[in-house]
Amino acid sequence: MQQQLEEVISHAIQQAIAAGELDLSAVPAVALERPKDASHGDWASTVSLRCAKEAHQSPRAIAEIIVSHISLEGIIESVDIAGPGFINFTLSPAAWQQVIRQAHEEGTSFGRSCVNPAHPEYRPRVLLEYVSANPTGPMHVGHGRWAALGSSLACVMEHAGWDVTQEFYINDAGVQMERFAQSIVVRYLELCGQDVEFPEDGYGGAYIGEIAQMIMDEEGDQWLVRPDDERAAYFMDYGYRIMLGRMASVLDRANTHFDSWFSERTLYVPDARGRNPIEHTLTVLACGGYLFKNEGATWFRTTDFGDDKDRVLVKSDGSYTYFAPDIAYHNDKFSRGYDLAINILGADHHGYVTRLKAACTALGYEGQLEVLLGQLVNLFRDGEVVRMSKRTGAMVTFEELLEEVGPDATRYLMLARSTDQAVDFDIEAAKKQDASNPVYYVQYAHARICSLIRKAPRPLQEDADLSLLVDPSEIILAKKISEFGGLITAAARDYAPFRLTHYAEALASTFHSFYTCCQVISDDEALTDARLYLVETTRGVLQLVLSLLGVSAPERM
RNA sequence: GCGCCCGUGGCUCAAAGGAUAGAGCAUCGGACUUCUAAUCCGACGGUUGUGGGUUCGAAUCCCGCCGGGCGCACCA
Repeated sequence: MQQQLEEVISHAIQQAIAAGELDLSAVPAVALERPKDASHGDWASTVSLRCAKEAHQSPRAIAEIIVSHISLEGIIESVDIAGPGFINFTLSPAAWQQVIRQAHEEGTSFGRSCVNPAHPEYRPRVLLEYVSANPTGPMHVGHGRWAALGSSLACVMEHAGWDVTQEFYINDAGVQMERFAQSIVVRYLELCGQDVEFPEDGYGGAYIGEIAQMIMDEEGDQWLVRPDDERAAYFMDYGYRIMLGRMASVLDRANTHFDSWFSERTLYVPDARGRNPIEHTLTVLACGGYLFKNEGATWFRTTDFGDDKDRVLVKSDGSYTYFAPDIAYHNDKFSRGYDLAINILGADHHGYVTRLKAACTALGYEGQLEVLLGQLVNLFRDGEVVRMSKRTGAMVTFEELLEEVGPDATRYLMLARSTDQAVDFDIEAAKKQDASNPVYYVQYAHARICSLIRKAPRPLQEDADLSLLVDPSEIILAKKISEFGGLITAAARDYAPFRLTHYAEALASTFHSFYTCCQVISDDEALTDARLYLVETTRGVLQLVLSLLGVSAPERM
């Protein structure tokens, strides 16, 4: 619909230029937008305001020239010039009927688009990496936000024409894994009745003790007398499997599903020539002249790329910093042929972004890494701050939050805010199943429609006469449905799935209004068919939006 | 000190540089003998933190302040 309008306008401008009425060297962008105020029509163009200077005429005069070349036909009902020079278009009822029919017929494909209109067949590949929580501890609620955001963004981008891969990077290679293993060992030894001191930098959470208990239950105290290194290796692997499995199941419950899990360990595995990917990546950087030695350490000159200081890759003791394998990991991502890599990180990692982008640029992938920084999640319970402390063990894990609040409300509330905005998540407020909780408002609209459809006197008539839908509340509902395509494009372009929550609420609201104004099932058979068609279409769009958000669409509430 | 993010009705948030800054919650007043009242309709509520600048036009872009969050490792 937008496209049709754009063509009409640019065609009119073209004619005006050809007729010598407009002094422009080229046809400018038509700058279509949807006016906030309904009295300004359905679409508005600001093109005459934008090109006034170049054309040396007043915006209103330009608008009048353009409008004189527009013929009223098809979906355009009327054109007006308003204010300083806006060109306002009002679409005909036929246009809205067309939208309703299209939305219904396209079903879950409604609103699909392509990334580049010039090449509609090409689906650029994007690797979306998110969560990537350490396997040494449970996920916190912040990870929950990235899980919701990442999986929803994946759906949205997929819908907007991207070929999306969702990946979880497992930090399973650093010294934290040894600390993790040692922590389990100590808890195990305690279970064996040994008096051992818990390591200062160990993991104090109760889950460590649980893992130790599981080993004890399965294998008894046989590990008491085994060699330290053998025991540590076994416990590390055992705990790792438990944590990873738990993580996957929690994410699954949160409706977050990864296509691949990338293990940091694989970056340490040598190839046929005895060199591992990290060494290989370091060589690439060295060949580019980006590395230097200082005081026994190998540095990456990230200041060449705007960083405020250079960064160590290989410490003076020969071990890698976290950064080194991470660069190798990103090199691996791009070597897999992705056009774009997106990382979702917490705002507490923003200092890391410059150097990571520097690395990608140095590796020859300038501009192909996009980092989404999400502000953090503050937990509350009845207005009281819940502190998240790993040390005291008093923190609320993502798993506990899901358990208490439920996946739908948790996901929805995590998604309902721009990533630039910190989320204040009140557990008690999230549990309320009333009007103050937007997720239920939207779901209720869906359930209400399902109830209507159950009560329908006969099945949906594909050829229902939609021209009977003339009530203002019906038109408003159709218009809201027509906004869906633009919403998807914008949400994908701005990496902003939170817009879907606003849309879902607006769509639910227009439906509820319509429901109050119009009796759907009545003695008028033709009108009933038309309204059921509208209602079923609305249901489909609601379900689609909710599925993109990863939230369920219940049939009864 | 430096860097990133945020300051919008009492509260939580919207608003590709566009027209009279919009929703929800809360408060107040209305609407169920009819398809789900987890709903609807209405009212109240604003100098967009502040001072400049850019232009036809600024909550939005630029600069300076004020206030809040986060980060500035040979940690991961």
